[in-house]
Amino acid sequence: MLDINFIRENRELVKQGMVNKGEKDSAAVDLVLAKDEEWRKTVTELDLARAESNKKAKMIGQLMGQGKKEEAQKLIRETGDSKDKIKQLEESLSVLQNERDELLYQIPNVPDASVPVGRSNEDNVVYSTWGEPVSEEWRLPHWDIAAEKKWIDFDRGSKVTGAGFPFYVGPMARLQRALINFFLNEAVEYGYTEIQAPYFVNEDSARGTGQIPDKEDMMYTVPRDGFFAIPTAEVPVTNFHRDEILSMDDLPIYYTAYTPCWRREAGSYGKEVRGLNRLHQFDKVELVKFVHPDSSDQELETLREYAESLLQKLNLPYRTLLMCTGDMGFTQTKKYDLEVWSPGQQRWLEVSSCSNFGSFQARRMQLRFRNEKGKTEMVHTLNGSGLALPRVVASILETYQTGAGDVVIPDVLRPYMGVDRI
RNA sequence: GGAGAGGUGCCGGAGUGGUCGAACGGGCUCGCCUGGAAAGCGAGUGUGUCGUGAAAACGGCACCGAGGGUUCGAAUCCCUCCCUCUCCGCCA
Repeated sequence: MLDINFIRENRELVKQGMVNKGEKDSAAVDLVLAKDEEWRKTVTELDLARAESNKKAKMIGQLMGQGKKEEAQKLIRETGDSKDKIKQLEESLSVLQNERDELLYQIPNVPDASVPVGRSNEDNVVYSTWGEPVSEEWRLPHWDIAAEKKWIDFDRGSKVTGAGFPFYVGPMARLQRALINFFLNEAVEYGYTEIQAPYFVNEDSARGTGQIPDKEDMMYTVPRDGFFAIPTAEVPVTNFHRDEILSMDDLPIYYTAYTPCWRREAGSYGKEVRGLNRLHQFDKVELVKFVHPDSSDQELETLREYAESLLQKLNLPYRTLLMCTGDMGFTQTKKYDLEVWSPGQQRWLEVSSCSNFGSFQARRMQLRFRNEKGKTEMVHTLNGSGLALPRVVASILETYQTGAGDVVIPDVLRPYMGVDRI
């Protein structure tokens, strides 16, 4: 969430950002400020009432100590009114606070000035492209290759769990493992600290990174225990430092984590979900950064460059999109998507999303650091995929297939696969 | 899952209804001392929020695992939940 003081001082900027992000209207901004005004008034009133009641209680204590029971009794009798008043004020304050926070949660992060204004994915800017997308007629989509070789078993996945939960068999299981190891090793070599995270999180964590209340429906739940299956490692890893005050020397902190990810993906259909294009369970290596506010812009660029370097090493053509305001999401200030070329489908597939959240997540999480002046300040958080597996697998199968039906293993994966073709 | 013991500041550890934001010790910071250091001595050392202020700062309120409750008054009493430790059970 945004800082209410920031909203107060930048009312128009926040409103404009909201409109640019495609919200129906920006009324929440005015409403939240009005509500906050009321809230602060009530806080002052309540604090005054409490101060008075504290004073009386202290006095009673003193009188009791001195054995002046009668005088104490007299004072006690006087406290009834202020007690009621305090109770009333507390109740209205808690109502006001809830209303204010609910509004505050509806206000998205303000897009960075460098983000193109636009409505939908059609307004995203192609930031760069790498490699030559191949497009020969004979190339099969990955689901045909996988079916032919019995590498991916969607039907048995449906039987055992449901649609979107495939089995990977033989060389394909090995390829998954190879990619995970490759991605983790690269990240660690770059300077990320490898971390193994829980696959379920509690409600506070889901709120901390913004899945709640915005994107609750995307997650699988474990109601009996109040857990959420993680939709991305971003959730547990970013919450790792929730409610902490870091030292400035700690920053920047880089983490990488491999986890499965679970997403309900309600409402998906057709070619969008064919094969490995969109699954309910998939594997991903995630990158998370905690940085000083002054450097988050630069950190986003190096994050993107790092993610791009993985596709370059795999020798997979890709393009990088700078997402426009309307397509970038609620919590981000700026976001790049990396899309790998799928020659069997003749389309681009998103394999990484690199985002800067500014202090938006940190504020929800109360994640701070002690700055140059010794004061606490919100850190900036960023994350990106490095990378998500299924579409990379799809692109590898389609890009590296030979006319003879085999698939050549990319050079960098051979040490992990033990063979040079499958 | 069952039985028991606990959760207090950066750490250890007091505090079982009143003047406790919290003794004492350690750590850390600053100062004195020193050629320099150690030891010693002195001072300081939480977070959030509201208000005043340009700021430094000052004042109020809240916070002793979380949330409720009792009371004029709660770290201290009661209830619920979470977590940690010990033993038993179960288990990869």
